[in-house]
Amino acid sequence: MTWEQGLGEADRMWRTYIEMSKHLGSHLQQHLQREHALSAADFEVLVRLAESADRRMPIADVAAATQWEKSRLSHQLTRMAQRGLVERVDSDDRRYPDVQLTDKGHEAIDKAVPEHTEMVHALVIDVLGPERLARFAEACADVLRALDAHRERDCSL
Amino acid sequence: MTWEQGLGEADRMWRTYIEMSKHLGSHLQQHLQREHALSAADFEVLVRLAESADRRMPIADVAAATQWEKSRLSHQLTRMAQRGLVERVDSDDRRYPDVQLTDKGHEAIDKAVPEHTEMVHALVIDVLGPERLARFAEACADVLRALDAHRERDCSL
DNA sequence: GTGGCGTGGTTGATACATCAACCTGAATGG
DNA sequence: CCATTCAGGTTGATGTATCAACCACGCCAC
Repeated sequence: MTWEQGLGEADRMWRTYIEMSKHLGSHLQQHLQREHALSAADFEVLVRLAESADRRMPIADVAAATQWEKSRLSHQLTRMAQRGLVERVDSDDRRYPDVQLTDKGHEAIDKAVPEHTEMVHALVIDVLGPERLARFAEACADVLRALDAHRERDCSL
Repeated sequence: MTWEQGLGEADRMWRTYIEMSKHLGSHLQQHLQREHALSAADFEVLVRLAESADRRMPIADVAAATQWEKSRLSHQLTRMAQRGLVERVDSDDRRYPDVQLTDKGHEAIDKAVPEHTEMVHALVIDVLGPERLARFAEACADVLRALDAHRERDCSL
């Protein structure tokens, strides 16, 4: 058992990130759930649909936008349809139905987004200020690139 | 529908963070699952137990260390016990059993931790370098403080 | 046309997260 | 002593995530 003795500066900083990430995520999630009865998953789907032209898009497009597996999205849409937030509608190609945002869904997301945005500003953007936020985002982007490179290596094996 | 038109610099940076956070998390998680057949939840519990004196601690201590709800931990321990990673053992107070790391559990975490640590270094710590990592962690700490302040306000209402 | 493809979608099974309801047994006070 | 209390644990129900297996329809070859 040697690994946990060597918890250096860097590892403590890593743990700080993990803590922040978990707490921030669950805080935002709980707010959505309590105030708007929306899960994070609901929110993601609704945002994409609300951003689309006529509040309707092919399921595959939602999958691409959210980067979710088709199965996950299908289950999620089923639950959201049960609650009347969206509905599946046929498109010209019968294999690939579209998802349509219902009025109820539109109302929900229209109420939730401003508060969510406000909270993100209060908790992160305003806290860091423009300079530090920019450096923070750069760091995130670099990590993302490292991840992609890593993923590429794994796939090409 | 006005909110999504105002996606400024700051909001794009926020989305960068969200992306990074999601991808990094799922990458680490998938590695644990594929290579070591451990979920992130398993990993967290096992790490705490392995760090403890005789690989055994009161359930409440695990709950405190992980900051999980008692119910979540109880379910998790049940599943881990079924797989032989841990076992519940009676303590002097019959109300509050301890959790004991099994040999199998110890072996699993001892194999998983080094690789996990290595990956964190490769993907984050080495990518940013000491300077940027320090500033990154400071930013995380500041957000954490803002979160705590926010939480306090909410509770004291 | 008719019979394989292949892609995108659905379904089922299992693991995980969260909430509420409940149980248990030590401690306390009468 | 016995009854009450109550913190810590368990259980059940529901929602969510992931994997594997399956289905369905348009496409293409023949």
